[in-house]
Amino acid sequence: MSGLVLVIEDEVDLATTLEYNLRSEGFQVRLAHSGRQGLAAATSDPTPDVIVLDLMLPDLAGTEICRRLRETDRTRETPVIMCTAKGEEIDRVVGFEVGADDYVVKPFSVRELILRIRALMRRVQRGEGEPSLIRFGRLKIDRDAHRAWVDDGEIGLTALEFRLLHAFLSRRGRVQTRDALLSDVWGIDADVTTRTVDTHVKRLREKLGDAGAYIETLRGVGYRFKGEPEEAAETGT
Amino acid sequence: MSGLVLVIEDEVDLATTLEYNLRSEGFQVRLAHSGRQGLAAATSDPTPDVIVLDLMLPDLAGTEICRRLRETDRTRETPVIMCTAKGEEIDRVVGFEVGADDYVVKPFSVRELILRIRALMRRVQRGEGEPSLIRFGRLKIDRDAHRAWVDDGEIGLTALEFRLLHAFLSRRGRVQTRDALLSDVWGIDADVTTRTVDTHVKRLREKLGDAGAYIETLRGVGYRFKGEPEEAAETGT
DNA sequence: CTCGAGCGTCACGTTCCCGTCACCAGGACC
DNA sequence: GGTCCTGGTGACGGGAACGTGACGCTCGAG
Repeated sequence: MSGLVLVIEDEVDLATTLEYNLRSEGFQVRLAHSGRQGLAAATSDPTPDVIVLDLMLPDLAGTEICRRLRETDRTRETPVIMCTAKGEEIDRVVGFEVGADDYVVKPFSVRELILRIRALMRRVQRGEGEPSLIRFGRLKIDRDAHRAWVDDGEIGLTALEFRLLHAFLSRRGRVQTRDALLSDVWGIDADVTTRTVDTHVKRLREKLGDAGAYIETLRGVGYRFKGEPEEAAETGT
Repeated sequence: MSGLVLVIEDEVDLATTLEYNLRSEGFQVRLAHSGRQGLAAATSDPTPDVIVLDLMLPDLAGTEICRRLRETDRTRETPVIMCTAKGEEIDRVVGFEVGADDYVVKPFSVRELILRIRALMRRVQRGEGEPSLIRFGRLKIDRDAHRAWVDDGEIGLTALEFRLLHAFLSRRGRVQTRDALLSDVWGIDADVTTRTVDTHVKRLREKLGDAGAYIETLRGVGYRFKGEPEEAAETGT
């Protein structure tokens, strides 16, 4: 759920502050201190999910950067939030003349910026993207609706169990260490024992019933969700 | 989908911005910088399809303009979107008393405004006199009149409650986090705690009576309006 | 000026989810 | 077969999340 935010801002202090705050909100952050740097950073892997762009930069105007981002295939759809000083041609910035999706006026509150970043990310996630339905053998989950079924019977999962199942499903066939699961499902700053994973895997298996066999235990390594649905039936018998 | 949008807005910069952005979205645009101008522009040929109206104008209040538009045959059915400053008597603006069809809170994002304009145009194109009713099980709401019924009995909803219900209905079956609801219903810079959502969900449920059960709570995730009216009686899809 | 509607916030109670612990089962390796 | 060690399992306490009632504030109506 956490996304990558590119901050293009030449005032180092402000950039650092933003970096810190965004990270503590669970975002990944990439910094650029000039326009050219920013353009490069916008097109390097992985493509940022949102770009925060200062209007006043030493080398290139923010408006110019924004136009170029819109002319590049990779960044055409990437939401841009423009930071402007007060009373600065705000009106022309937002919208399609330049192509920024939103703006904040300096001095802005970090909280507000984060709200707007979140809103933009939600919109992108909603609009495009993979179908929210994931099917796998007898399993089916719907991310938008936050529901899960086994053999067309719905099972009630808690928020954590749902995230865990989703983590398994999206990495099926590959081993996941407990640490990896912890950082994926619980978050970076999880102050939680690795044994907690065991407990929740158990609970998940219980609720999945027979389909719980999709989750394999690899002693000394971690867990793995089966790569192919048939494997469960064949090995089971 | 093209259409003619009349923008009544005294801040020239903002008006120009809107004009530019609307044009680049394929709309035709007519500008008016005062209330009287606006009234004249609303009744000249061709009649606008949508009117964007600032609440604060130098000569006439936006509410007054809206009333007069509603008293004039030519513009009685024309959808009006009101632009209000934050915390400004939103309540009376929408609904019978003034008769605006929708509103945005300044500073609004142009994208949001365009989305709302499109929504209104779709509604008009669907058929002139036909009320835009959304039915769902025992529920029925009329977006034009901002009225709602349960089992053919009307329930009095406030502007906020109606927006909340509408947000639920238009995204039925999908989870909505409190943050998402806040930015959709309250506006993006609402300085409001997420618990406020809880309170209004409670009030909405109360007024809906039995039908309040359509709104499900997903602990740790958010709220979800039922996807199918009869889901209570189980039976998988 | 008074009143009430509408809305945001707070405090309290309850539910139930989650993290941890202790105990046990069953491989792995010798 | 014995021992160590990893992981399964059941139980339990704490606390987060939510529902709910009450209160105060603002603003317009009368």
